[in-house]
Amino acid sequence: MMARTRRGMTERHQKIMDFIVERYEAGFPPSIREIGEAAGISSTSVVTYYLKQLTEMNLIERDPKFSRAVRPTHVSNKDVFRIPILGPIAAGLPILVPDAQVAYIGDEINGVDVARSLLPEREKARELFALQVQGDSMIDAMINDGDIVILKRAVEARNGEMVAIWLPEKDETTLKYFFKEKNHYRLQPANPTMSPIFISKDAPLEIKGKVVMVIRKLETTAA
Amino acid sequence: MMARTRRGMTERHQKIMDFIVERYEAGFPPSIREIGEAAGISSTSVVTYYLKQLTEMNLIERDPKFSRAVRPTHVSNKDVFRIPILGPIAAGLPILVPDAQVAYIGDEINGVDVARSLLPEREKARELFALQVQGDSMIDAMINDGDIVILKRAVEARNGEMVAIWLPEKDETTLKYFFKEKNHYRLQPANPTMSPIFISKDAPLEIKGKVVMVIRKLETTAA
DNA sequence: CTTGACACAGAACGTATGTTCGTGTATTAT
DNA sequence: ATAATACACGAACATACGTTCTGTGTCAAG
Repeated sequence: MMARTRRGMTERHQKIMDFIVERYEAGFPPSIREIGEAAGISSTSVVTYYLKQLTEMNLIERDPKFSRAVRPTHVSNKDVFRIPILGPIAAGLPILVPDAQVAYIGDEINGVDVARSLLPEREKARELFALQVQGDSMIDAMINDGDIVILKRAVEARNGEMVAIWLPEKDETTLKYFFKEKNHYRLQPANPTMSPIFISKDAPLEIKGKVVMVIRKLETTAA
Repeated sequence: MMARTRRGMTERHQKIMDFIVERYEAGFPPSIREIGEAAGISSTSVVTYYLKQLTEMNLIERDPKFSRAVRPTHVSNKDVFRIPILGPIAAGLPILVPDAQVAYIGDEINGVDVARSLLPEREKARELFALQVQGDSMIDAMINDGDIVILKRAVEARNGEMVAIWLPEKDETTLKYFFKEKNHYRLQPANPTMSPIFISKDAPLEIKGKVVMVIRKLETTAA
């Protein structure tokens, strides 16, 4: 029956959290009994027990004045993903990639909101991060100074995907379409007027992520 | 006490709708009694009475299985703007600009959802439209085949803004940074390695809109 | 004047909902 | 061994909630 190791998230905590998030994002927060049913708990008191813990862990908020008044603290507004901007990206800089499991409770310092409908499938929020392009070094990827690049954590890629690559031999970060060919990797610039570069399969090459989206915001003075 | 003119919205309908929208967007739909209190109605049966009408008017949806299960039908998801994609944009094509007041109720045939936080200020949804880039003719604007360009209706621009311009003499649509200088307009490509073009102030030049945002979606195969 | 649709109030009823309390059982610490 | 702790169940209870039924006043049509 697995005791809780000490202040950790058990499977039940997780199940309850997931259900609350799902229902909250759907617009209708659940009742105690609905949570119990979803998590396979027969007694409402056990749900209350877990809800109290989740509240203390600061993962949910409740309002005792209303029924069904429970919501995840991290406010992942239903239709929008807030993707954290982890730092700059430039040819001369290595890429900051988050560790496997960054706490998703983490206070979002800086982020972009992206409509979920724009994201492929049901991406895990955990897998996505954003970098802001610094300088003109990405112009061969048709990416401008100030653009925001949204990436998905990945260490390998399939042919035709645009990836962020760190080339240790050149001390260089680059964004290119990736193709694995007979004896080499072909890294193709997005700009069709530019030529690909070829990297030997023996040479070091670190894929840091797949490019999912590029967002460019232009300034317009108030009309 | 003002009779209902016949299938219209009275002040009470409006108050109730507003309250439901407010609460739904806040994440906690209201109970019958809460609606009553907000609308100054003393009897729950009267609230039910109005809720039934609003349901028939197709303004709200209810689920009798759950309490507080009421939501506005029109789902004006507060965090997201749906911007209609009106058609393609390419160097050889004129731009389709919507007339001053296109009905925003219009069934959204095709559109992009954009988080409101990404848009400058509180843009009027009416003023924005999107075009999808066709072909490689916009590469000097660092814009790719398939990119989505979000524009704001405009017929003039200030220096430094990126605008969509129709050049009648060349039969050409172009996206350039706009600068009005002594004797000419300077149209500067976004790509810093490319040279500006100059247009005489006497030559015809139609500004069709200001570029507000560019969105590039990349395909990634399922992990 | 009567009729009926409309807008509203109040009460009653059954179920939903959240809280609390008593109990039991492993596991861990002393 | 004993006590404390974490986890779980079920019952009981007061209140919240949605539905339904009865009644009242207004207004326009007949």
